[in-house]
Amino acid sequence: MSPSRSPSPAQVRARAARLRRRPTLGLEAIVDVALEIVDAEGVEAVSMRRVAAAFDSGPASLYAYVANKDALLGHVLRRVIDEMELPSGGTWQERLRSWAYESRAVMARHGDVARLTFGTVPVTERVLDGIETNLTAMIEAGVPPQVATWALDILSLYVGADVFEGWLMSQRFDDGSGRDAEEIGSEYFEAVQREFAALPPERYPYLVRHLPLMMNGDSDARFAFGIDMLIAGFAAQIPAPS
Amino acid sequence: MSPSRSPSPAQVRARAARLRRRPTLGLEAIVDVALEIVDAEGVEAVSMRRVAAAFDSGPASLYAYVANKDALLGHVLRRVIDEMELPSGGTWQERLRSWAYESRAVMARHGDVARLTFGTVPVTERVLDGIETNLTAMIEAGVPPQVATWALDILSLYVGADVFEGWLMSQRFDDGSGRDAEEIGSEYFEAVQREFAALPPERYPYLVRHLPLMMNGDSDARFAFGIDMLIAGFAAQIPAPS
DNA sequence: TTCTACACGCGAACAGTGTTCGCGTCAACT
DNA sequence: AGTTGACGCGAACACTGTTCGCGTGTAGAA
Repeated sequence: MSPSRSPSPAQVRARAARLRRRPTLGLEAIVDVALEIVDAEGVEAVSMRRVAAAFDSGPASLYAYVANKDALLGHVLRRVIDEMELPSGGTWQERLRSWAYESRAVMARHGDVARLTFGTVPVTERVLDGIETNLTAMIEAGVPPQVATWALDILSLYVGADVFEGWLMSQRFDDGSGRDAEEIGSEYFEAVQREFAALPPERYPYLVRHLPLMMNGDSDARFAFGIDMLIAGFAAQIPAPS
Repeated sequence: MSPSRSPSPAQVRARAARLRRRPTLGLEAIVDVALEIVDAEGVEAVSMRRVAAAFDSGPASLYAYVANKDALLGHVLRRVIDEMELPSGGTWQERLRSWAYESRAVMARHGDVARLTFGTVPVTERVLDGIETNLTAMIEAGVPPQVATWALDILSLYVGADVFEGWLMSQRFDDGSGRDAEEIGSEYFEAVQREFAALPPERYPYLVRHLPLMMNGDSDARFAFGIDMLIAGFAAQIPAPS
């Protein structure tokens, strides 16, 4: 065979070099790269080309390990979920609460992975264990099973939505320039505040009066409050002991 | 001016015909088309080319009326929001509840518009009125203002997340073939049920025992339950009269 | 009636996207 | 030494959002 016509000698050399450098393309390595991109720029920034580029390769290479982009993102979500530590001990309320906090903290570390939790959550062992612990704690404390299962559903939904919304907010305060996100944030809040303050107070008395409360940016407190509301609601469903 | 070189006579005729047919491209007409696509296939199916095609035109034409795709989708969301009817009268609980139900019903009519409510909600008059009515009812009933504002935030988040998730679920049951969505749905549930039933009961006793409850597909009941939990939680925040 | 402005419409192009096909190459086994 | 098979991936297809700048049709001025 002649010294290669289509692939130039330079290409051949580059190929050999790359094969030595990278630890041979594989599912875990691919997910690593995708997760790095999600952490830094979010789910929408992940593209097959970009992930493949980390291996000095083209997008086609990935399809040997991953069915399609959705499947890749599914693996990313699985990876993140398996970072969560499960609660144990304590009352069912404490267990539910720390489970919610832990989920939120872990997801918040990884950009907008939370967006992927809508619709389907991969059923890993960790997920099953999480469900089982919480179900156990609740049912043994007298929470009706139907309430307990709904409770887990609703809490997950709320946690995911909160983290996702938080990420979207934070994005809005970064896109501007190189300035501090905090600074841009408060500037934005002031602008909105002015706009709302210009509303006719006779038509929107409560809204105008309690404006500062609405602009209160403490998202941690709001999240905690929401969780407490739900847990209180669940607790009220325990039938009185006869 | 020779008889047109680049544009062929056919093109010229087509152009004239189209100008007569469509009521001259405009923001409202564009939003109409986009909303139709969202209703039928979802937000992701909206593309500038496809919207423009409804006017027998190219994507560039839209940018005279809309800054970009996000802005277009923002207008779509505004349109949907302004379909909602506001509650009045009744206790604050009733008002909150019917507001949540109405929001859910309206958004559920329009594919996955709910997805657009994350991050930013357009501040229309209707939105302001909705906030004001609910704030009024709650605060006058003794709910602390901070609780009242958070309550509205959290309820909106929950409603949006629920509708969005519901749409994603429904999508999963349509994509298969031409069969009834209901049928595919129950088939899917049975498959999942079998998978879960195969779990070791000694490790997942509660999960396995209460499986039917988890698979319970009645999403309306679950939504109602969630709303009730939150409202009950809010109510518990009313300080005892001294 | 003729000419001139000007707003509006949009064709073409750019740089990206997910996914598939099928060719090449290399490693290990016979 | 020869063959086989797995793996990698270049190139192409059909799409995407967005911008530039060139017509064109209409309305007003002369």
